[in-house]
Formats: sequence, C-alpha cells, structure tokens
Amino acid sequence: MSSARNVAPRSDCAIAGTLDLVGDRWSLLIVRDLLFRGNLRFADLAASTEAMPTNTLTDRLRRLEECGILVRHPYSERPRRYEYQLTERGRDLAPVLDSLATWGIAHLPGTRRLGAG
Amino acid sequence: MSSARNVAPRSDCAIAGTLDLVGDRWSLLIVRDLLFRGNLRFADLAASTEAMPTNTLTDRLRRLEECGILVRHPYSERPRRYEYQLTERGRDLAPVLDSLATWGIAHLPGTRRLGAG
DNA sequence: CAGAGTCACTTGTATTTTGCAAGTGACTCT
DNA sequence: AGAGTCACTTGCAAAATACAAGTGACTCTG
Repeated sequence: MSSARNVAPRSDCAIAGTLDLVGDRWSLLIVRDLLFRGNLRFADLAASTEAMPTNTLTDRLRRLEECGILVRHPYSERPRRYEYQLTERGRDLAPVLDSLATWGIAHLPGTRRLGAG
Repeated sequence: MSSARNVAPRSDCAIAGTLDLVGDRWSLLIVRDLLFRGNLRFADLAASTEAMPTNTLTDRLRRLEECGILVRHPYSERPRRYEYQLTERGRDLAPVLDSLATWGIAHLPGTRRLGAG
C-alpha cells in the first residue's frame, strides 16, 4: 500500500493541492472522528461506523501524519501504543467538514450532522 | 469504468454521504472549473491544468450528472455535442470549494486561489 | 503459569479504480 | 479527397482498495 503521496502537485491551485492530501473517501472521516470525538486510538478509529479496512486505516494515518494533519503520541510504553491527535493544521479542516456536512444535509435525505461515529 | 456509485451509503453521516459522491481527486475540480469558468465543453474540461485522463473525465461527468450536480445540454445537433452546466445542487458546493481553497492557501506554500484553470 | 484476550498492525489475495496511449465515428473545413 | 475537431471508447498496465486472516507483544484469568 503506497503509504506516501510524494508526487509533484498537479497544479498550483489550492483546491487541487488540498485534494491531493485529503481528497479520498476516508481521510476526512478520520479527521471528523478526531475532531468530534477527541484523541482516539487505532481500534476506536477502526470501529467507527463506516468500518474502513485496517490496512487502509494504517495507510491513511501515516499519510495524514506525514503531511502534518495529525500526530501520534504514545499512551503506553511496553507495549508501545499510540493515540492520534489533530494538529492545528488538522483542526483547520473543520470548515471543510462543516461545508460538506451542510451540503449533505441539504441534498442527501436521511443524512445528519455529526453523530454517525 | 464503473460509471455508477449505486451502492448503499456507508452511514447516515452527511459528511460521509457527500464524500461518497464527490470524495475523489477529480470530481470537485470539475465543479471548480464549471463554477469559475462557466459552462464548458468536454474538451475544455479535458484541457484544464490538471489534465485528467479523458476516460476518467467521462466517468466523472456521468456520475455527477446522475447525482444531479450537473446537467448537460446540446449546443449542437448533428453532430450531437453537449456542454456541461452546474445545477443549483452543484453550485451549492461552492462553500466546500471555498473552504478547501482557504485551507490550501494557509497550509500549502505555492498554491493560490482560483486561477489554475 | 498455560491459555485466552486485546491491541495495533501486517500479509496475502482478489477486486476495483485509475492512468496512459491509441483508436473511432460523425462531422466540418480547405 | 484529405486534414482537422470533438467527444468519446477501447485495451491494457499499474495502483489503490477491500476482505480475511495472521502476527507479535503484551495483559489478564483461572
């Protein structure tokens, strides 16, 4: 699984650049969970309602860490275990999540803001 | 190429639902071009700076049409040729694009708002 | 202290999506 | 007649994703 998106940006457009980092079906859901439910561990994220595969989760956590959207820090030595926390960069994605939620509520019947996790 | 995303939604979360429709690397760039440059034809979209493959473009246009984000209407009979236009649903994605652009400008050096197309 | 369970992954494999290049059909223009 | 435009489609390789199962380092229970 690729792990890094170390390719050149597609253009100098800020929208395209942002989509290069979080423009997939899962990344922003991780950010959502961390934003609304606080720091979480691997198992918490894996158990989120959308149930993403664990290998994809591992990959996305690495990517998001690489581009500074989240950090992990150990909550236990021996065995080494980590929890994941948004950085300010990550928290700055809140308006994106908010606008996505607003659109969804307006146009997708049966969906609702928040919850779901 | 798949053409339709007719699977069940992953959850009742509005964010997840919206990402099911436009959560990929290309869809929102099409919306961006249509929003900032007006109605466009296939060749115009294909020639956009990010140069997406034409088969992917065809697929995305069909998907976006299916979920009511854009419509196509003919600008020429014989040969039948279409141009693509955002619906209100599609125009409502403007805040999403705006927040993505804002994040990109703040966190991705060298990117800029608009332009790029 | 053997065995079961938890946690955070990793591995293997199948399926799906994406990307690139080239081709096609309907037409217009020279 | 021949070249060019337009909006795709096709073929195929490469990458991403999904699903299931396995692993290593521990802890907890009987």
